[in-house]
Amino acid sequence: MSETKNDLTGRNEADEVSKEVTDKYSLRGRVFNRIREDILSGKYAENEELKEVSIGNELGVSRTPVREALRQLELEGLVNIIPNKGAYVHGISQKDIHDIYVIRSYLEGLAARWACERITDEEIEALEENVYIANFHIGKKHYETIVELDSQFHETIYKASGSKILEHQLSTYHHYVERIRKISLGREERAKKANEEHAAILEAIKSRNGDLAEKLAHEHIISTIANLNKQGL
Amino acid sequence: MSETKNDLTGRNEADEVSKEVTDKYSLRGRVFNRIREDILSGKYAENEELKEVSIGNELGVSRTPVREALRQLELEGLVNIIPNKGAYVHGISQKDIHDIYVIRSYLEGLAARWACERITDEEIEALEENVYIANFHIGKKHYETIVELDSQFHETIYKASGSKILEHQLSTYHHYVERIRKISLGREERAKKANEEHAAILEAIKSRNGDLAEKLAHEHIISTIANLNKQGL
DNA sequence: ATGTGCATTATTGTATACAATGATACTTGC
DNA sequence: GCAAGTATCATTGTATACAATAATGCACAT
Repeated sequence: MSETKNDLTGRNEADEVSKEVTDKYSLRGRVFNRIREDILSGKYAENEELKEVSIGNELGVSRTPVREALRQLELEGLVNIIPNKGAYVHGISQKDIHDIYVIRSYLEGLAARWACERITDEEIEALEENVYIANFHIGKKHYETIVELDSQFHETIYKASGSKILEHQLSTYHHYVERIRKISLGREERAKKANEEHAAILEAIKSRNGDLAEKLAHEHIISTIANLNKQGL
Repeated sequence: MSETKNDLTGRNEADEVSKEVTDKYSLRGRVFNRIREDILSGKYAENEELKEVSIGNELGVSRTPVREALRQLELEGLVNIIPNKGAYVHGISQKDIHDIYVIRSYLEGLAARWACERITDEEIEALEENVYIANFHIGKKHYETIVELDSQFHETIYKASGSKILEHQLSTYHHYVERIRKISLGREERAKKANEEHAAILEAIKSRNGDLAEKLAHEHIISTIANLNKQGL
């Protein structure tokens, strides 16, 4: 059956974004990323059974890396494993995405607050550069780059928060909604507004105003939610 | 070398609390819980290397379940895996615990807010019973039970929030700080105050006052942090 | 004495083999 | 015909075998 396979022996599309925990250059890591993307992108149907051998064949690897990947995905909540029975897709629903945004609105606020106390000069410069360059690409409608810069802006703040725990959690959520973010930032109007909000957050952080930074970062996500609703998501 | 082993063939101590994602009755699940407890309880030193065969021998299982468990722990952030090199303990520091409490203070607030909208009558009853019974056991100084009831109270609210995502996250954090919670609730004064706060949160939820419920739940955790500081943690 | 190169060992990465469990379908008795 | 029991198959769970990589230590040259 498994003919039109995409072999994972080389280093292919799974390489893109993902500044992830899981390494990309082991079979397991690549299988993990691959299945995750496939679940997040909706390639698998909800509750679809993920059989170890099938996926293994499809990806040209044995059961072992697939098993390990599935076990990890279980922990991420993207896969539901029933012992001795099988692994089932447990994708994220519209409601889940909405929940994630609301949760993020709080945690991004906290990250910005903490960043006020612990951010380094280099990180501030990185953020300034980010906002400046993003402004350029928004004018040019380079949407791929805009999304990437948006990611970097947020990730930098996560790091600047000085909390491994918070950084890890926000990164995970950020990646969960990546598909949505691409759509959201695909509108010039939203991209522009988002960047202005970034600039405001940055100013608050630079002036070490924790209350304001938290409020602005929180509202930045709320504003994103509003935009998504407007786009019917 | 591995003589004083504790075999995982039977169902032993790993059974206790953990309403976890990972199932408890597969070798992998038990190995996972076991290593996790050992890391959280500080049995392993920070950065200690976790060798698959050693752990396997110690627990009387082969490398396979150990590997899978380690991969999952990596995702939970308790283990740091360097490809082709090894798995290293990445326990949670005092600061991590503090961070978790602050993060929880926000998310518990959100959970309480959402619970106002979605809680069922059965869940309300469960909470009422919980507060009532806890009051009894606090009088009797049954600290084991008190901790268990505290867990149940919070878990019930997580469920009542109606958000799988939030529930999952809060459960994980809740478990992370279990050791600390045991210490905290070990003081009658704190146990009593905590239960009063639970009662207040419950009342707010019953009256469907989202703002108040969020505020109280938030302050409940802040109050816990204050107590921990008082205990020098 | 010290540093480089190679052989050896230890350890992880992957694949496969075997065991156990659950699903399916067929047979048999009524 | 139909239900219960059973045999067969599919699939997961665990163990082991083999491959690849990194660590270690020793020999040898300088």
